[in-house]
Amino acid sequence: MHFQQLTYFVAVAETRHFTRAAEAVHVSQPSLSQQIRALEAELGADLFSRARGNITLTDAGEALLPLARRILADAETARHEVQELVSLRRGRVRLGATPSLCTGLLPDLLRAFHDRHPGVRLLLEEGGSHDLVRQLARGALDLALVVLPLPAASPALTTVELLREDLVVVSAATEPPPGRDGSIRIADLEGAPLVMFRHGYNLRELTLAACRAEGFEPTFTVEGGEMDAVLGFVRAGLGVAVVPSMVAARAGHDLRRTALAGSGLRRTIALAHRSDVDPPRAARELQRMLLEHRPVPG
Amino acid sequence: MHFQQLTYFVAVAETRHFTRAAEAVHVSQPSLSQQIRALEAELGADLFSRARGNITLTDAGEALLPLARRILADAETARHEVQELVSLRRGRVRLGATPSLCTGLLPDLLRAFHDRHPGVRLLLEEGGSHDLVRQLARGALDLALVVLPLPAASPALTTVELLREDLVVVSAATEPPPGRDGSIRIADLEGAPLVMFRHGYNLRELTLAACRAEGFEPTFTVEGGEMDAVLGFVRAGLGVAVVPSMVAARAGHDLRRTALAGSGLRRTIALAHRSDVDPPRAARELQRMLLEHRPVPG
DNA sequence: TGATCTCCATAGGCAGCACCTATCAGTGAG
DNA sequence: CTCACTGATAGGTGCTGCCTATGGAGATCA
Repeated sequence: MHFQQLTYFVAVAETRHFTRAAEAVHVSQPSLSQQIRALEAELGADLFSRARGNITLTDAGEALLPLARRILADAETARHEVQELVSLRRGRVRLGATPSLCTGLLPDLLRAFHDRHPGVRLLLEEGGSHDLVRQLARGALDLALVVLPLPAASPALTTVELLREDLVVVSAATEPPPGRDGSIRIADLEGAPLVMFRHGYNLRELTLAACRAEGFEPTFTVEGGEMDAVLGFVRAGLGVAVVPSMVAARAGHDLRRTALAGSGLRRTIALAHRSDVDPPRAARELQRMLLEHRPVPG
Repeated sequence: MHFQQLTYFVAVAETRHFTRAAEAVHVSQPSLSQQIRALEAELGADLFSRARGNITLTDAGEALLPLARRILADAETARHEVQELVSLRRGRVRLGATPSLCTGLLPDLLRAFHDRHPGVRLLLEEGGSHDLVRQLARGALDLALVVLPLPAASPALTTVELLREDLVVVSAATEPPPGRDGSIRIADLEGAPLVMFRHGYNLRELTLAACRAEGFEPTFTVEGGEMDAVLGFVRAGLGVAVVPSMVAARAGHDLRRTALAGSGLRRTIALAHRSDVDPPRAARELQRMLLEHRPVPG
């Protein structure tokens, strides 16, 4: 049984005429006759009674017709469905990102993506880099925005470096500015009241490591919050915090932003996906847009 | 898109393995790979991500899989349905017959047919020969048992003579026997009280024509009934009636049967169907059984 | 690290078949 | 009777699906 044969069969059933059916399906009449014969032979029953000028379906033909129509419709649907995925009129991207990236980088990007491909669903998984890497490996995510270096031994993940972001110190605008001359050194943080993120934040590890490299343990007034909470505590004058510059830029005028002097402190943000399978079409498109619109790199 | 390709696709989706899928569908692995490639090319999207030892469906593959399964299932159903019709495990016979044949010939035949092909529905249309011929021509009947000669100019009907049946006179067992020496002539019916069928019965025309050929008009005590009613009136002693011998034989012991002397009166029963289309398989089978089990012809 | 295995892709050859054009055969109308 | 119409048949051709043989890229293990 071939799709062609079913197409021809339906055409004859609808026109009740071999020659006109052949024209309708753009094939010569002998070819169509032959294929109908072949289908009849395979099924072991005549499908049409070929009365001169009065072609009618036999009972076997009557039984076949609705199924043939449905099969052809399903095939058409299949083509259409796949086409919609390919053309990004439909689809899904499962994107993971660390909390700081969710507030900093993503909103504009996802907005732009959604405007361009409104039919594609965006599923965002907010989590620590460790979790995200595991989810990627399990196939639960298509793409993740992570902070390098990756925590775990990455199981066959490909990472594309996206941008290097300076970390800055934020403090309440109502408090005297920390440091000197509008800039601050890591060493100046010794003894300073710090508002620190919860365990699991990559920023926490990064800041701690920097302080320890300078030979001191930082002092925390409050610790344990998420990004928004930390900024709130800083606004309230509880202390200063080390945050990505992109986050600081969005934090509003009641927060002062002080650059870290010298080599400063940076973090590298990368896009990760499994190496062994290509991400779906929609995820590749998101990746492409991310790389294209990437904020000033370096 | 070919059924083969969908079969291969489903096999790979189920085994997650090209080589094993190829074994499952009894084809060489390169052929299977090639067909999957062809399908992917036609649809314009990869269906599998071919990670070493970890074949998975892409989103396009996921979209296609349920449709592919349904298409294959429908194709299987189509084969099965047609096969059931062919093997007479299912089907339909639309059979027409005159009322006298419905009571005389059909019950045993239909019983035998149903016993042999219990899945075939029997649709019986009881009517006059004229109606039956029209229904046949319209395609509303597959087969009809009619009395020859056919009334209307038969529009391309094929008739197969089935049997010639004597007509006999039935009378109430409680009444004195008509005629002489256990037989009766048509002429003896002159002035005799006759119970006559309604208009449209072929038997009515036959009997009337026979009487007129003898030069008299028969006398009716009651007229207008169907077969059962006529026999009932005869039983009640209202008169005698001319009926087919087959009907008379089944009428019970309270009815006397008297043969018509001389050339007698006969009618020819035939099986009719359209000449331009073959009847459905089930109808042909019924026709075959009818000819095979036909009661003593002639 | 190199040998081996596994597994999918590629290459080349063959055969089947779907398609074509040309023609035949049966039917109905003028 | 002749012609037009319609479906079936015949013969030839090119596409393609199948095969076997082989390549090449991970895994696995000594």
